[in-house]
Amino acid sequence: MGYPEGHKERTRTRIVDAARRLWKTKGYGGASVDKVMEEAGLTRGGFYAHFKSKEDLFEEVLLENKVRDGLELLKEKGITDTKAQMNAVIDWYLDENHRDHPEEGCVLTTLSQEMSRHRVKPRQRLSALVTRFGQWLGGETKQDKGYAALAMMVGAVSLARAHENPEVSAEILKQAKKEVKQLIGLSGNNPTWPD
Amino acid sequence: MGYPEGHKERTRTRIVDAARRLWKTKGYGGASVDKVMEEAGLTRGGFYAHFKSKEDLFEEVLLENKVRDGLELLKEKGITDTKAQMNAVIDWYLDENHRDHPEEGCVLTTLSQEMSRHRVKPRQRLSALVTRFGQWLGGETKQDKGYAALAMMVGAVSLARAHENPEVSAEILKQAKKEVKQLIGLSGNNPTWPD
DNA sequence: TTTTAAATATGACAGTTATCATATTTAATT
DNA sequence: AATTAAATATGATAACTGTCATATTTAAAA
Repeated sequence: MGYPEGHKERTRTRIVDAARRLWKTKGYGGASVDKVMEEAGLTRGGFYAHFKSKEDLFEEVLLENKVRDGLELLKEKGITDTKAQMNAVIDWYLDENHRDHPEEGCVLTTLSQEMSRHRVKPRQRLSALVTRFGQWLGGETKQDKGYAALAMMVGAVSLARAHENPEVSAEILKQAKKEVKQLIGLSGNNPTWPD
Repeated sequence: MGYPEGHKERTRTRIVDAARRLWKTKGYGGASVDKVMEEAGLTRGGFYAHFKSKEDLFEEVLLENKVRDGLELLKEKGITDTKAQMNAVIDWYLDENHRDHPEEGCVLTTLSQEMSRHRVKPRQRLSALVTRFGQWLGGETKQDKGYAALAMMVGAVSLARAHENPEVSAEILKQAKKEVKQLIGLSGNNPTWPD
């Protein structure tokens, strides 16, 4: 009775996706509940029928794991070699397209610096992403370099976004891509990231 | 007549220092003009006698260059060897004390991710810091690794601050310290950062 | 001690924020 | 077509924001 089956579920998903896009671009404080709802094509009224608070929605936003999702696509394309997968992930991560489109990018590059100011729950979500990503990157070498590699990737995208000079910005990404691959023991094969 | 010679200058400096401490800890949006003035021991009234706007003060805050200042101290202590200086800077940067005290730390670790959302002037200030720091780090190797090294340093401190697990946090710093030194061609000598 | 201009404080503004109570809309069921 | 409970919209609140006009305080100069 009332709205069709699964309507609320779909609406909820739309809100989460809208918040993700906005907050990955403008930061958590950069988009209010009103703006998130507008981005989702709704008004502020319904928000609290879906979430207990703004911070509650933030927690859910941080469940996204772009690398996990990307790996699924790579496997479907038949790319099962771990080194090839890493190469693809790094090529995607340290690319100018990723730099220029934070709304579709990794949460670590936009939100990690403000996480220390957030509540426990959201921090736990982001910490889980860091741990899994870092361990995956370091898994091959067995030399404890995964977090160092991840740090270089996150730092490079952050600095490349911040820098006003396009040439320096590109240079930052270029250096990082080369050195990260070197670090975790990859040579020069270049499979493509799936779309 | 009125207040003593140089009073306003000193007050202005106090405001800039207060803003720096707060914004390096809570981000630019995390502390209002009121809070900045309170941190400086004043009230909001006098603010606009010192600065045209909040963003104007932000620009001035970003003039700080911890590495330049630190190098001055190192030189005074007679440490003139570039490799020794780099070792000292890296040891200070990737330390748990730096991680735990952003208010006294490098602006890149707290503010770089939000710079793309700011006006041109503040971005130029931060860009200048990135360029100089990166070039200095890469200057020795002549192999274009300076930005990669800086990216790892900034990323590592950001992720170490974000992570809820103290052991993982420490591991991130440890790995990065080792790999950054490796990257720019430093062995294991450890001079100390001056206070 | 009085005067005075410079420096800071008080009070107020319009706009935004997270949140919620209440009203309205929706379409499956009757 | 009428009913109805679920889903969304409207309107409002108190707190906070950047900014500024006006009032008050300061201590050097008279």
